[in-house]
Parts: sequence; C-alpha cells; structure tokens
Amino acid sequence: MEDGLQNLCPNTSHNWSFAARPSKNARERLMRAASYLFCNHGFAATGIDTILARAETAKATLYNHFASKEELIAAVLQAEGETWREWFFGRLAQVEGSARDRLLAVFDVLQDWFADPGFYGCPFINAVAEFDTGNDAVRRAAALHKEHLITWLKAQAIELQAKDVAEVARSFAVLIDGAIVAAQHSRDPEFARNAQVLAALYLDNLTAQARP
Amino acid sequence: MEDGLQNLCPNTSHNWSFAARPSKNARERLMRAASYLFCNHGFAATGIDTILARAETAKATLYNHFASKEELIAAVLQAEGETWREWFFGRLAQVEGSARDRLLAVFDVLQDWFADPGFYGCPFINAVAEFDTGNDAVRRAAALHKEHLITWLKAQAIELQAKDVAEVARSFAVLIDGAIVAAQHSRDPEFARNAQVLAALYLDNLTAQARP
DNA sequence: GACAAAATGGACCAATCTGTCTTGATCTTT
DNA sequence: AAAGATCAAGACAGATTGGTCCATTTTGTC
Repeated sequence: MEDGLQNLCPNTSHNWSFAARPSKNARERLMRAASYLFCNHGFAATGIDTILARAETAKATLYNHFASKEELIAAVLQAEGETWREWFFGRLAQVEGSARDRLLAVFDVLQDWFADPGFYGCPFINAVAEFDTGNDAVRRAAALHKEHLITWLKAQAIELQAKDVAEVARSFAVLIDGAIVAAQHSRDPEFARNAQVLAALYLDNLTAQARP
Repeated sequence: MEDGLQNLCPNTSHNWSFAARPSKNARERLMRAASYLFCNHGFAATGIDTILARAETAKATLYNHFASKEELIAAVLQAEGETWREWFFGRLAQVEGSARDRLLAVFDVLQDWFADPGFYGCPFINAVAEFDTGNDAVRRAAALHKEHLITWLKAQAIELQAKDVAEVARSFAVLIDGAIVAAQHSRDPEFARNAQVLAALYLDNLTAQARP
C-alpha cells in the first residue's frame, strides 16, 4: 500500500526526491528504497533488511556497493540533496524578472514542495535532528547542502546591490528553514506564504534604505 | 566526561531542560537520564540499557514506572516541554513594556537558549523529524507544545490590535522555527538576531497599516 | 562459446534490542 | 520490631540489528 508513493512521483514535475526516479541496476534500486525508507521512517529506525526487501536485492549486493549502513546514509543524503537542488534551482531559473522576483519565487517553489503528498520535510534537517551529536559526516553533508543554498542566495543579494550580502542570505535561510519545519509539522503548505510576506517586507526595507 | 552537562545547568537561569534538574527518586533519575540521552543522541538510537546505566537504576525499576519505551519517550517529551515553557514564558513575563516589546524579546530569550553549550535544538522538532510517519503520539505532543506557543503569540497579537491575529502567530512561528533550526545547524546563536530584525519589520508594517 | 566480473539467495554470526522475571537488599510506615 | 513497598542486580527470552561468507547464477566481453 505504501508502495504507491514511489510510483506516484516519477515523470511529474515534482521529482525533487531521489526516491522518485526510474530504477535500473541494483545500486539504484537500493538507493531508491533506502531514500524512501530513511526519509519517511527515519535513519536509525530503518533496518538493512527492510531496505533489502523493498529493493528486492540481496544483502551481499548492498555490501558490494556500500561499505556500511553509514556509507549508505551518506550516499542517500548526497543523492537526495543533488536531486532536490536540481529541481529547486531549475524551477527558480525559469523565473523571469529581477533578483527580487527570484528571491520571492523561492517560496512559491517551496509551497509546491510542501504540497506534494510525499513531502516529509528536509532530509538534512531531519538527519541532523536525528544524529546531531556524533555523526559528523551527516552534519557536514547538511552544511554542504546549506552552503549551496547560501551561495545562490548571496548571488541574488549581490544582484540586488545589498549592503550586507551575508545577512540577506542568513535572513532568507531563517525564513526557508522556518517554512519547511512549520509546513512539515502542520502539513499546511500555506506557511510558505507567511514566509514570503516576511521576505517581501525585508526586501522592501532593504531597497528603501539603499536608495534614501 | 559527558556527565558534565547534567551538573552544569541546575540552579542557573538556564534550566530550560528537564535533564538539568536536581534528582530525587529513581523515577526522576530515569527521566533526567532519558531526557539527556534522547535529546542528545536521538530517540531510536538510545537503548534502554544506556538509560539505565546513566540513571544508575535497575531495569525492573524502569518498567515499574513506565510501561514501555514509547511511554518513556512520551513522558520525557511532556516534561521537557513543560520545563521549557515555564522557563521561556517566565523569561518573557519579566519583560516590561508593550506587547511589541514582548514579541521582540522572544528572540532575545531564544538567543540565550541557543547560546547554551548544551543546546540541542527543539526536542519536538527533533522528535517529529525522527518519527514523522507512524508515531502519532509524538506528533500530537509536538502539536500540543506548538499550540501553547501559538496561544501566547495570539494573545500578544490581540494586545497589538492586529487585524489577523492568527496570521501574526503563524508568521512568528515561522521565524521561531527557522531561528531554532538555523542555530542548531550552524551552532550560531546570532540567527536569533536575524529573526528579530524580520519580526521588527513585520510588526512595523502591521501597525503602519493599522493606522493609515 | 569461454571466461571473468558482478549479482544473487540465504545461511550464519555476534551483538544488541525491548521486555520479563527472580532474588535479596534497603527503606518507610504502622 | 513487623510488614510492605521500593529498590538494585542481573539472568533470561525472543526478536532484530548490522555485517560476513559462500555457493550459485547471471551478465558482459573477447
């Protein structure tokens, strides 16, 4: 019954999850199964055997491709992040207009993400929440992912001729993280709108004080 | 060595964690140990035996007080939330001034929270991130906790004579969640400042359009 | 068609998981 | 002092964990 999700997303415009992509060889089947289970049921809570059953794969095959469960988690996070960023920045690249339009469009794209029935929050936020202390690989993967986002945000801020580019990126990071968590907890995609309103006010204030 | 944390906080102003409170009977020792371990190493990743060792308690004693690990988790979340809210709203109650001052002070208090060396993020955000699908008790506990926060925020919004009280609360929820997650990931308490700036802009805009 | 590499199923291992139960020691209440 | 609850210590059960190993089958390449 829960298999429905994996066949729901592919070939739609919502393929932000690595788990929702066509399979080929054993490695990809493993990655897809692990992505789905890790993200939906937690990393520690998902056992190797469950992944094997879902991927219809033998245990030896898994350990031929990945040295350990930790490595599998790292691979899943990396792939999941890559797929998501391709989708996210791809959507934003289609936005015609100024950097301001693009920055505000962030929350439109986020809302589409939140509205997907398979939305389970940000894998990196969830992973850090689960491991935090200890697993440094997970923390580093999350930091890298966020770095990509920050870089993009800073580029827009530069185009806006903002005085403090880093602060713009930090403020948007707060809004994005907040929207993700609020939407995840309430299952209400409309939190993206609240974040967007705050972002618009912030940008208005920014340009107002830049041109007095 | 990691025992340092549990003896660091009690009798300071930072006793927002249930784990940082003087122990008495076995039940409280269990709760303190479970709080610390669950919050710092994850719920699923923390085994019963680890809790027993830290609480210096026998297994039978645990199961005399709690029917299962799930129930222990629920008890920990409830206690952790209660302690945190007492600390948080207590601090805010000391703020002299208008509702606006109190709403902005939220982020000063948050920053103090973030700056604590034992800060591990919000237990409810972390728990939902770990369980999400499945464990409904956890989701409900998190929803209840957030409801307390929303209620307080709405009360302030009413005092502000805001038009849409619920929207004010939602916007602040985004800012609070975002600050928590950003601070947790980066270990940088200054994200509270970014959220505060956004909140100030929002409130300014609110009162400006209320009195045209 | 021959041969090497990769994938497979599944037995198997040691460790750990939650939870039960027993036995004595310690404490409180009457 | 007697009675009864509470406690620590740990053996134990049954299931599950991550991980290894091997014999077999499939696959791709010359």
